[in-house]
Amino acid sequence: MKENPEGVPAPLIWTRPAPRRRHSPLERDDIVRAAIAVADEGGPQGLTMAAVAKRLGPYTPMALYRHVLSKDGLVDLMLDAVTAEIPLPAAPGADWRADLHTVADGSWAVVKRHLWFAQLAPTRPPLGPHMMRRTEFVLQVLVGRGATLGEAMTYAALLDRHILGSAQQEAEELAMRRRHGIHTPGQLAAAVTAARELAAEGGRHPLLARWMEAPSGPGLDEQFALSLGFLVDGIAARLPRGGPPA
Amino acid sequence: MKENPEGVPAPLIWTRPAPRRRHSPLERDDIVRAAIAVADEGGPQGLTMAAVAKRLGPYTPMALYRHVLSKDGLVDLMLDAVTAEIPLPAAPGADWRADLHTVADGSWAVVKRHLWFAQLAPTRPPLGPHMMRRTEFVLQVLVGRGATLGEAMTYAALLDRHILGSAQQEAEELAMRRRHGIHTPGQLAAAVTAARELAAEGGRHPLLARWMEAPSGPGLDEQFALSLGFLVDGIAARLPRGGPPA
DNA sequence: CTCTTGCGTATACGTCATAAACTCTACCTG
DNA sequence: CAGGTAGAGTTTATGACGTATACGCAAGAG
Repeated sequence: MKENPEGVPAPLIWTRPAPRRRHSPLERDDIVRAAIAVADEGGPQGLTMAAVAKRLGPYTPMALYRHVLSKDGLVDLMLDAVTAEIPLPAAPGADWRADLHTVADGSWAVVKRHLWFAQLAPTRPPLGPHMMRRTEFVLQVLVGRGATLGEAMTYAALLDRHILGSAQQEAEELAMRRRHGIHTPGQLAAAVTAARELAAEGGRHPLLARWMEAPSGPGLDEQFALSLGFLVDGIAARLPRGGPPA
Repeated sequence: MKENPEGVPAPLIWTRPAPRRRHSPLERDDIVRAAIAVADEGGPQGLTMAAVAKRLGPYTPMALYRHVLSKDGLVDLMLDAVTAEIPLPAAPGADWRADLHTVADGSWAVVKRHLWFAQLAPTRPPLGPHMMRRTEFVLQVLVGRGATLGEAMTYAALLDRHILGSAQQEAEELAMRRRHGIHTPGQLAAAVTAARELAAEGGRHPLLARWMEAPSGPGLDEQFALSLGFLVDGIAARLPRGGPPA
């Protein structure tokens, strides 16, 4: 990610013509797949040009640049490839709530498989073809029920914030575990204990301390469904009654 | 941020005893203030030990380590310092919705002043004293209305996701502007046009293309208030009627 | 059979965080 | 007051990491 105090804007990979390729053993798709695997295992921290190259076999990091333009370009391709995994109906159906839930739940499932997504997505413009297709679908659903385009975009953004926010929370928990080394369960306990003591310190934060002592409440999946429901209910209340205007 | 494949967990600055200091011209608070100013101007990208040191005057980057332990430690201190800016009632009042709105709106206002907050917060554990105090307040409000501790924590997390998610969206827009150089408004227009053309390409995404052509809908502040309302309404529906159990 | 064209490599540079060793000085102790 | 000591800030060095550049090579086109 080049800083850009006064220069040329860093080119987006989407504005590049698709590379004219001969048979090459290395293909853009292979690279993106490998990069996704690397990030799945090592998180955004582990996502390194060198790591991706190594995973692909006997390649140097520089070989990747021929195919993905830059690391940001690679990330853009990864984000779009993951978005492509989200199942999407061909067209909006009769039940708009079901359509929204399909997209949201599908996104949530996919994003949970690739937790780095939530951490990288907010750093890049959402201009990949699959990302745009997904947004377009949500817009179709909402505009089809009578929302204005501006409202539909608002609701789409609000749902995405919720999805990515939830994933980020899960990602942070995983990162914390990784930070302390998954390898020594004793150290994880020690870290948790330290945090607990911080919270308990001085008797401030009694509720927080009690919760850290014995975390309770629904799991993240349930939390996700719960607030998704809140949001969809809220949207429903603003949609014109009885479907789209004639 | 050290990778930690098998070693000692990176120590948190909160577990460190407060440094016993003599008069030194350089104080932890000065450093944190300077770092916040640097990040306000340059975003997370611009937040560099060297940049902070330079802003402080005739100091070398290494001088900071004496006071803030590591860059992660500095970030933790920055996050907590910004959290301290959020106005918080001393105790929950009679109107729990108003209390939640106070915290949420106050957080939103503060976070908008420091957009990097939304990008850095999800990468660090929320264990600073002011962060914990803020969470404790929200828990008090909700438990005071009859929520279980687990429910209260769920709702608190859900509200925070919304706040940080909204801020991240605004941060991304700013970052995009920065990427293309604020300095040349022509280039911003060019970038927007490029994105527009991507969306319009091939007649897929007609709605998205139309929106990018002429963005409409409420501003982010209104969007924030809107979905905050959705969420608080949802919470209200789950709270036991008529206040806390006797 | 050359000539172009694109692929992978080798090398090098700039930016960053940060470890290690050093210096200086203010204060404390005997 | 001599001498030690514990910070404070500096210097220097190291190791990731992204990526610019220049090169050699092979495969298809004429």
